Amino acid sequence: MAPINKRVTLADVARLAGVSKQTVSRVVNGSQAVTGETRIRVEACIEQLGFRPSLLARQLTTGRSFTLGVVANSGIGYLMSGKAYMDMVREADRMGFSLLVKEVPGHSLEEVTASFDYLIERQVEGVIWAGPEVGDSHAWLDDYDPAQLPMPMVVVNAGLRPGLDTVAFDNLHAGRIATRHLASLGRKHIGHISGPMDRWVSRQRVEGWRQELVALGLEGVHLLVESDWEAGSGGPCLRALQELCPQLDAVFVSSDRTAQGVLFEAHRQGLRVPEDLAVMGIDDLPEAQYFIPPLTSMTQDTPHMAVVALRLLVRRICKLRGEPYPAACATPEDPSLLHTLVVRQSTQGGPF
Amino acid sequence: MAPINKRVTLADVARLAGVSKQTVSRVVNGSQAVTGETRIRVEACIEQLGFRPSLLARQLTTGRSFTLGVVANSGIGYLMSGKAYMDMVREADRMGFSLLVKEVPGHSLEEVTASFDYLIERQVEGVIWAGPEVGDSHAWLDDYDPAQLPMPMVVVNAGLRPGLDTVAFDNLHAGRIATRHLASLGRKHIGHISGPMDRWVSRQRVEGWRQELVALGLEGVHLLVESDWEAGSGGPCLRALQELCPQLDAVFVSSDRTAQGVLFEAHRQGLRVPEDLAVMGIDDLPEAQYFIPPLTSMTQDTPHMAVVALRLLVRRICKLRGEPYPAACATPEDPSLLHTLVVRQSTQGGPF
DNA sequence: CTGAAAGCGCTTACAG
DNA sequence: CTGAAAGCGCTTACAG
Repeated sequence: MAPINKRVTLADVARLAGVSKQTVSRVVNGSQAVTGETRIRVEACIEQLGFRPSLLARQLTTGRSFTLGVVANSGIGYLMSGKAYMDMVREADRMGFSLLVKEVPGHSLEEVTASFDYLIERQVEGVIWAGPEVGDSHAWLDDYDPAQLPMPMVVVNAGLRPGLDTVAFDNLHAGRIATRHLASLGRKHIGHISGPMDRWVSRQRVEGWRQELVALGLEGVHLLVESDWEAGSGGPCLRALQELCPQLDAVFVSSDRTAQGVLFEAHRQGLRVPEDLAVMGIDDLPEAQYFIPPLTSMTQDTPHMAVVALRLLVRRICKLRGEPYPAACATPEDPSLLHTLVVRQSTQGGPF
Repeated sequence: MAPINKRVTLADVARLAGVSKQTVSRVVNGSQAVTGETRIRVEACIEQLGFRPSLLARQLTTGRSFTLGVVANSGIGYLMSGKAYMDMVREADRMGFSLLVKEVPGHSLEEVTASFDYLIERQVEGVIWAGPEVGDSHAWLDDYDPAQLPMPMVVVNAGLRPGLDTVAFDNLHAGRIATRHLASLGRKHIGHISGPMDRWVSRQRVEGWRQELVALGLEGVHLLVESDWEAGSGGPCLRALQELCPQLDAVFVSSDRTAQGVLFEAHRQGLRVPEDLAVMGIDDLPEAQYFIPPLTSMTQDTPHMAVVALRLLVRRICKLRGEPYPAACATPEDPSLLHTLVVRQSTQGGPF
């Protein structure tokens, strides 16, 4: 490796090879318009000098940064799980882009604007808005004309807004499927432990649960308690539901972690799961099948969501520039993603 | 926001304000050498035009990128957990740096070199090598003279190498603490379910367990089984240990997830934990206190490790340039991090 | 305090 | 196939 502070430039290579800078440039960029002989000589000099082109310089001249901005909240980086993040990095790499992550501390217009300034200064070619929709966190979007943004943007896991590209799970659908499953087991008093109610995701799931109860002619739309999505709230939430309805025989929990807390509390109370109480979650964590008893859940492939958003963004960028799509995002994908039910002993019963 | 493809430049502002480009530059960079009057006029023009300086151009002239490279493996991005990653992004931001993540698919010298080329092309000012040490994944480091690298580098959670900055947990110490805890409860047959044995982290913990057994005069250094760190291997590993030693009365498990699988298997077998079998893990996941029974574990603050590594790297960069350290990394920190024991019912017993 | 000149390391037309 | 010129959007000395 070259010693510090001795960047080798195109000019150095050109001098050594006895050619002009743009000939070297052509070799580096694999242009056809170079004699085999010249190419070989230049390549030898590149090797000898350990030349590596400065992408900064290239980016300045071409006007492209090949960088994408990912904006995430400070709070919960659910999307930024190790796997989801590495999947995005890998996929972006395949399509020739780097990822730049920006954390936005809050949701005031000033903070949002500051984040955009940060990304614009760094010339990102597109933005993925990956912060969860909390309260009015996405309100600023309603006032923004997306066409006025200096670059394309894709919003992840938030409510749909006209004219805005959004990739999200159909959480209302998830709520309906979960509730239908519990009802299909003959349960009559199906409570719901929601996520934080200032979350779009949580409200959608609540709405799905409610709609399905109504559709099935079941009572119990008042059997709703709010969790913080952590395991610790499982116990208190279960007890709250039991107070609302002593005959409670099923709980649809909005996260596997909280469901684990519910199972813990049920065990403490000496309740049999699922005989006395059926429990199900959402997320299908890898550990869910080792809960006691193994947890019925719904898979939610957030890494896939992230990658779909990324591909959509690159499509938008290419379209804008009139360029062909990279192979990785050649075919359009459905921006509405579905959860899949995974039935285990916590609702279905049986040995394990 | 400015419409697409209409980047406003310094020159535009200068023209509108009727001053030279470097005056605008001075205003943007907060140089003192500008009359209040001029400054105000220029600022108005900046506002009016929506000017945002191009960091690319600035970086090219100043020779600085204010970007740090983070290299991670494709396999397990343990360091890249949502929280660890966001903590790094935030801390880097505070010190004025952006983070660029590069995934290295394998560990051949070619792949490592390609990753460095990638980072050098993008002019990162320093590198955090964050891939876990697996097999000979870090062997290339032994042949590298760190002084020859074009930028400073900090290695995370790997074995120490002379002349190389490394920030890591003292996993040997963790193994000793865990084993001592189980022995202190009077357990005589303390098995260990290790992580994958090609991992440096795993081998260190095994060594700590072994050393402590010897120090305490306990038998059982053969009671060793290897897991894949997932919950699924808990059952098979426990059964394997039981075959090796029917009197097995304690297991030190190298991850909470696998420990959950062990608890699951113990429950299946009708074993009482901890009366028949004491179980403890490492990681202290937030859910560990809701395992049945609540799991004794050891905290391991990986986000903190990541941040310590980041600060050390920035120190190295500043030192190299003869610049003062940012406040965030002004005081040196210990690169050797310790786990903390958290005792719960899975070893100590009692109600929950 | 302010400006004209040169340059950072590339690439893009345009000639030969 | 190859090269001389101009420029990307800034900043760094150097003059006034």
